[in-house]
Amino acid sequence: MDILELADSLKALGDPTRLKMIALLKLRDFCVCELVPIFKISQPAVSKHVGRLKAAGFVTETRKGQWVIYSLNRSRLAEVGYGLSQLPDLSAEIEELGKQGLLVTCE
Amino acid sequence: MDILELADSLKALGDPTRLKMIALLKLRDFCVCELVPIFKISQPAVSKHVGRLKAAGFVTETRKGQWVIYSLNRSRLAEVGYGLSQLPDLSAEIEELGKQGLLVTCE
DNA sequence: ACAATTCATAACCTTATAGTTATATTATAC
DNA sequence: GTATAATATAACTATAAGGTTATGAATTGT
Repeated sequence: MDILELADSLKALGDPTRLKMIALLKLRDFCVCELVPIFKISQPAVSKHVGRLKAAGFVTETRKGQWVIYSLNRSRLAEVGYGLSQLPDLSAEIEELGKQGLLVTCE
Repeated sequence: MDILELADSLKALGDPTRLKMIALLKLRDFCVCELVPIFKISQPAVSKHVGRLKAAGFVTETRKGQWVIYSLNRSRLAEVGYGLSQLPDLSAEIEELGKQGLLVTCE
């Protein structure tokens, strides 16, 4: 995973409300109307948060009648954890900058 | 690690510039004046980013003469990775909300 | 003492974010 | 078809975030 995508994923997780949603979804699936009283924010606010988690691939939604059920995508979560532990090796990029004389050395 | 602290840590990592700084610091230490030409942003902007990484515990700084050298705190990075893989179990909190009748069930 | 260098802080601007209320959309029930 | 319920979208507001330039503080060297 490249740095841009990883940063975007981490930003999606880097909000207390959304991170708690992820923790909840580890227990079981939730619909929006269940999340509203838990977080004590408006229903549109909940929708926006789960929407962002969905856009980042952390949750999937399935409609069940009038409800929309959100489920955790555990593999995506694991993938981000792995990505964080295996950040890209930037040696080549640094070396390239050095060759172009764009690298300052402070000594 | 509780959710608030973890969310804050992830937010610190959830920016392309800062995440790339972390990746660079895996290779070796860097001073601010080395980072400026790499990121092509102003020196104060670099200072703010490393300051934020330091506040979140991901880097340490040591003054070397007129330079300030930043080093990666690898254990802190590992700690956040672990925290993400072991999110708090919210079963008790959910149960408590249920007892208080604050839990909606959609069925 | 003074000039030069590195870095941090302050003040400011622009955009993104997280919340709100109001409204539209989708599905169920009568 | 109409009413009700759940969700999403739109429009708006306040605050946070990331950038800039200008300036202050710390260190080195003459």
